[in-house]
Amino acid sequence: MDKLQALRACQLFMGLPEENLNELNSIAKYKTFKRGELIFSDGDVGEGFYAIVNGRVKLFKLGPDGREQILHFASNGEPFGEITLFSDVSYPAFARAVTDLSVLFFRRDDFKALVYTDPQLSLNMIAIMSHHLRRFATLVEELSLKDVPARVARHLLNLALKSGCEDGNCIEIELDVSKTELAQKLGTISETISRTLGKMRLTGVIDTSGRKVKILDIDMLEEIASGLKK
Amino acid sequence: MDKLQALRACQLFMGLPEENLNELNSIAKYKTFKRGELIFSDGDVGEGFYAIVNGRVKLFKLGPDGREQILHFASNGEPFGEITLFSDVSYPAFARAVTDLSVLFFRRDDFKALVYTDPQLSLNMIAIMSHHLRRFATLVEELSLKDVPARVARHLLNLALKSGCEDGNCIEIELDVSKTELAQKLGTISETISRTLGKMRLTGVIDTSGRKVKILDIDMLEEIASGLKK
DNA sequence: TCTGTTTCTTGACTTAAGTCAATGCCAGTA
DNA sequence: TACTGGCATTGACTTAAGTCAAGAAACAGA
Repeated sequence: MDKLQALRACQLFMGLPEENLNELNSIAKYKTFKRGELIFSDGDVGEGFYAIVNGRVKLFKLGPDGREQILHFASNGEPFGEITLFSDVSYPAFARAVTDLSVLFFRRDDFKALVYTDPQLSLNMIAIMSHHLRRFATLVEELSLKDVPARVARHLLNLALKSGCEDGNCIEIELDVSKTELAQKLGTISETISRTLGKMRLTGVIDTSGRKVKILDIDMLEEIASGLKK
Repeated sequence: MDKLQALRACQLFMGLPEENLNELNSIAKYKTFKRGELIFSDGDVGEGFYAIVNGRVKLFKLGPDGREQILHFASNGEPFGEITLFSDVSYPAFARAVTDLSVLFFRRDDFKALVYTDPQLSLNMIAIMSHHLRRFATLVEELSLKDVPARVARHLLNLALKSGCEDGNCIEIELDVSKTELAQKLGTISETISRTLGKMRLTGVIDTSGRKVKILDIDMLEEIASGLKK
């Protein structure tokens, strides 16, 4: 396991001078988690933050009834828990490894010392946080102002944009997570996702088989996503 | 109007060296808006960001049906629209002056040049963004996982903590916004707020008159907020 | 390939919260 | 003082989406 190489693969450490990478290398602790393992809990006092070497982490909130709302799936190269560095010290959500996972861990004080001296590092941090803020603002908008069909439609359109594969005049996509997890991302439950996709299939907007979705009528999907049509 | 003095009152510019404050002073443009005026719209390409000298700004999302979800009320000394600096260039929400308003405006390029050279400034920016991230994570949690009574109860408890005034064994608070705006903050509508407060009054948890709320049974309120009781 | 778990789908039912509409209540101002 | 317009309250009704339950399908481990 080459920590230095892993460091280079993180957006957070992009463009840093070699000496600072070495410095980071010396303070980073390599850790692994098993699939399903809880990494930290909402409200836990954090010792530091993590950067993913390999695997996927689910960041989520837990409701009083046990329902989960997924805030983010973090994957290779992404940091998580970095918010403990600068405001408060408690983690703002739960984090669970959804695959076998290897990470680099940085103790808060070790890392902060470095941020104070490396302007590029703070700028990278700002860029990452900006990104999260934007996603959160969108998530709030969807949860509060859009109905489930609109959220599902928007998700499909996003996937199509990111990894859709044209096939004639329709677009093939593959869901990146289970239906249950999709529901937890979109603030609903799996039954409702089933029904929503079912209705879309019935009206000829999409076709589905397993995790594959074929978008047949992208204009209609766009209308559903924007809340004009249902 | 002393711009330099206004700059000193912003968290964002706390602890900056005098010369950088002067630099900021020279790039800041003083602007005013009338109560009710729209400052920017969701998706607008932004030229820069604002810091409030005096007044209050509502940052919000708009649903397809015209419903509003308030993301944040920004007030004296707070920056807003700063996200356009680092990710993308479009504003992520609408901004409207809710009082007569005076602000300092910073053009993106002018300001960014300064961020690159002043580490304290980036750290301040990170602190502010961390704060927003944390609030957003909580907002997502409430919208997705808590019912309206729980959200209202939590809001009352927060107010009590921030500006509550003990009176015997009950706590007096004053709502900081109209019921309609409160509804828009909590992701619901004013009728539902009315009914929720009404029921709390009926069960003896609170007493209300106008914008004043008296918390009579804080333990019960805490239970409602955590979703254990309804 | 079998088998047991987990995930998905579908149906019937319930419920929280939104819509619509009528009315009351102030606050500002003319 | 009366009038106006915005805000708040209340009631009757509707509806989107959650709950519960049963069965089907998919997947992973042996």
